This record gives sequence, C-alpha cells and structure tokens, in this order.
Amino acid sequence: MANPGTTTPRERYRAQVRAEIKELAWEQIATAGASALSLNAIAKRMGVSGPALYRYYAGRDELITELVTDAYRSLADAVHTAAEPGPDVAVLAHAMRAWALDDPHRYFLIYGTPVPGYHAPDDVTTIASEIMATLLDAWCATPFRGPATPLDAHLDDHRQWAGDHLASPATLHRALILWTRLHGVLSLELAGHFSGMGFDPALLYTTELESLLADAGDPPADGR
Amino acid sequence: MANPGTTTPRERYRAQVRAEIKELAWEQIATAGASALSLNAIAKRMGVSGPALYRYYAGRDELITELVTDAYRSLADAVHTAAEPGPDVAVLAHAMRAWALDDPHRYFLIYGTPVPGYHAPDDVTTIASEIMATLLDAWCATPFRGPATPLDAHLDDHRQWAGDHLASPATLHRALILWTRLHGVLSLELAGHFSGMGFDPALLYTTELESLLADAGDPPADGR
DNA sequence: TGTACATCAGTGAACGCGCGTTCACTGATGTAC
DNA sequence: TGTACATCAGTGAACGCGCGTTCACTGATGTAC
Repeated sequence: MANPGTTTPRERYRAQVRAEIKELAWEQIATAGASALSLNAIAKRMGVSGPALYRYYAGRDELITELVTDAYRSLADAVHTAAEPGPDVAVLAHAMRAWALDDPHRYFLIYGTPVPGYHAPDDVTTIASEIMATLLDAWCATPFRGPATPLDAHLDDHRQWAGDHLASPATLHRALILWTRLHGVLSLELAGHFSGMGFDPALLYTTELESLLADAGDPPADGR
Repeated sequence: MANPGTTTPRERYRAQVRAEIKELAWEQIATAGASALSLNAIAKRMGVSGPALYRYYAGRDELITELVTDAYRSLADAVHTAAEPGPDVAVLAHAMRAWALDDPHRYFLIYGTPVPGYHAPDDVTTIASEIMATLLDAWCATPFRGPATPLDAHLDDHRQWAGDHLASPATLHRALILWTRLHGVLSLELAGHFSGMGFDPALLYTTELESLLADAGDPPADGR
C-alpha cells in the first residue's frame, strides 16, 4: 500500500500521459477548433491506439471539461500573480490581455460561442468568483468619484455574485464594466474583427482602461 | 427564353427550396452549433435524399457562407431601419441588442468564436462598413465634449475603416467604443456568463449606453 | 392544340472517411511473501 | 534474492454511426414548333 502523500511511479506516469493528451488536445483545438476535438486523432498523434486513451479519460466530454477547467484555472492564476505586488487595476487588466493573446483558443473556450449541450462544471463558477474577487479588491483600493446610477442600486440588491465581498455598489458597478469593456475589445480583436480596420487594438484597450481609471478622484469612498 | 426581370416558376421554386434549406440550417445551428451543420441531416428533415441538396448548394461551405452573409445582412437591415426616423445612437444601440437577443446563434455566427479555416467572403466586410457608417452618422448628429486622447490622433491616421466618412477623430473614437462596449455586454450575456450572477443585463446595457451619451455637451464640434 | 424535345429535380448506390466506444486479450510493471 | 501473484497500460477487432461528395439514372416539368 502506498504512503499517502507520496506519488508512485505509476501515478507519475499517469499524470504525465494525461498532460500529454491535454497538450495535443490544445494543439488540435488550435488548428481545427474545439468542436473538432477527437480522441482518436490525439491517440494517432501519440502513436497509440484509440482505446488506449480510455485508461486516462472516461471519454471525450471528460477531456473537454478538464480543458475548460484548466483554462479558467490559468486565467485565475494569471490574475492572482498580477495582483501579488499589490492591488492595481491596470496591472490586472494588462495581465488579462496578455493571457488572452497568449492563446486565443484558450480564451474562446471560456468566452467564445457556447458549445450547445455542454454544461460547465461547478468548479468553474468557483474559479470565476475568485477572479471577480481579485478585481473587486483592486477597485476597492482605487479611489474614485462619479455619479451614482440606477444600476448601482440594482447591483446593491443583486450582489450574490460578489460573494461576501464588502465592495460598495459603485465598486461592484466598476468591476462589472471593467470586465465587459475589456472583453468587448478583446473578443472582437481575437475574433479578427479589427484586422481589416488598420488601427492598433492595444491602444484601444489601454484607452478604455484609462477612461475607467480617469474618474479616479480623492475620496477613498469605499468600505471593504 | 425568359424575359429578363421576370421569374419563372422554376426560379421561384428554387428560391423557395433554398430558403427552406437555410431555415432548417438555422434550426440545426440552434440545437447543435454551427460546426455540426450537416447537409445530410438537413436533407433528412426535408424528407429528401442527401445528394438532392447539391442542386441548390455546391456544398457545405457555400451554405455556411450564405448563412454568414445573411446574418450580417439582417443586422445591417435592423440598424438601417432603426436609423430611418433619424440618426439616434440610443435607438441604434437598442436595435442592435434586440437583433442579438432575437437569435443568439445568428449573433455568434458573426461575433463568436471564429471557425478555423473558414474565411468570410468579401461581401461581409462591405456590409460591416455599412453598419459602421450608420453608427458614424448617428454620432455625428450627437454633440459631445470630452478630452482628446492619443487614440483619437491614432484613429485620424488610421481611418480607412470609416471609408470616406468625414467624421472627426473623436467621433471615430466614440463609434469604436460604442461598438466594443455594447458587444462586451452582449457577448458575455448571450454566452451565459451573467446567468448565475443575478443582476439584469438589460440595465447594464442601457447604463453603458447612457454613460456614452452622458458626455454629450453643447458644441456640435463635428464636421459632416 | 398536340407532339418532340430539352431541362432539371430528385434518387439510390457507392466511395472512403473518421468518429466514440466496448470488449476480450496480451504482456509488462509493480507488490508481497 | 527469488518466486507467485495482482495490477494495469495498451492492443486489435468489432459495432454502428454519420459525414461530404460523385455518379449514372429516372421521371416530371417546361419549351418550341
């Protein structure tokens, strides 16, 4: 019987093969799209028979689910790392952009067209909240002034997505629009909708970011 | 020989069948996603053999291309119709949202994850410019004040996407961020990323729209 | 109005392909005494 | 250290499926005189 907390050679081997499968899966997604993901094709690229992969994944769905979870996890890691030196919205925003540009297919697996019939596992909503919490932390450290809107009040009544975070309604609002505005630029850029237009998407992105920070004023104003 | 400008019964029949094929194609996209679009499946639903469809479309790719073009066309129509009573950014924005909510799959066929290996035909860039021109017209009729940004200058140097439109750099900027901000909300909403969060996406959308209009001030300031 | 002909929608068989998944199996690797 | 056993990675055959696409064809519809 193996000691708990120790990894046997077999366990290490399994982990390694699973990782290799996922790596090839990403390659395949990059060249043919997520919907074309095929276990048989991955097996072929590994020089192994198709059924062999069933030792490592129960089926295609389990593999996809793990890819989605990994994608979320990597975004959360990127955001956490960016927040480590201290909460700074601009740093987070640029980390998010870098993460997206680093692998557009990974981005689209999360934020792209939903796969019909596929339902994300619960893990990912947990991870999504983590990311949101980091964003909220950063905004709480960023003073601002600006008019209160009906949306602020509405968000104060519907704040379960913020978990037990004590952010003010205005901060909830800002976290939300940071999220939507940056994704607005990113998703259009990555889908190629700017490619024929000639301007620099990076400049649009930073301008959007700066316009969000421009309202920053003196009053700390925020609980937390 | 048929008179030019007249449609023969056969032509009418062909047009009708092509329309039926597309209708079923949309149904299929709605239930299984664009990548699962299958000519054979459509034929089966029409009670017809698979090869029969090759009388109407040269192949799967041609059908998809036409669906994409139709999707763009329908957005352009929606925007044009909304602009008819007079240029009004808010009306355009709400028309765009209504169009998107009316058929999310149609929305994602244009703005969702790009299909690997598929390249949109030239028609659609023309239609996309039409839409952009309508947006620019509306902004030109909307006075505003606001600080000039480095992006404004950059856009003035890269304005081919605006065609021969005489909009000021600031107007180009506003058209662009209207586009990205609204799509930011729409794409996240339609992909279901708000569904667990509890707030009302429509209110977020209108708040974003209003914040864009809030800078509207006295000086007409705009050529055109 | 009637006949001869051309057009063309749709059929059914066929080709070759890849897919996910199951199953009984072989053979290598690790474990227990 | 050596032997007996259990575990488990990987194989190859098989199942049933649906796909896009081609081809030679039948039969109905429309056209020309």
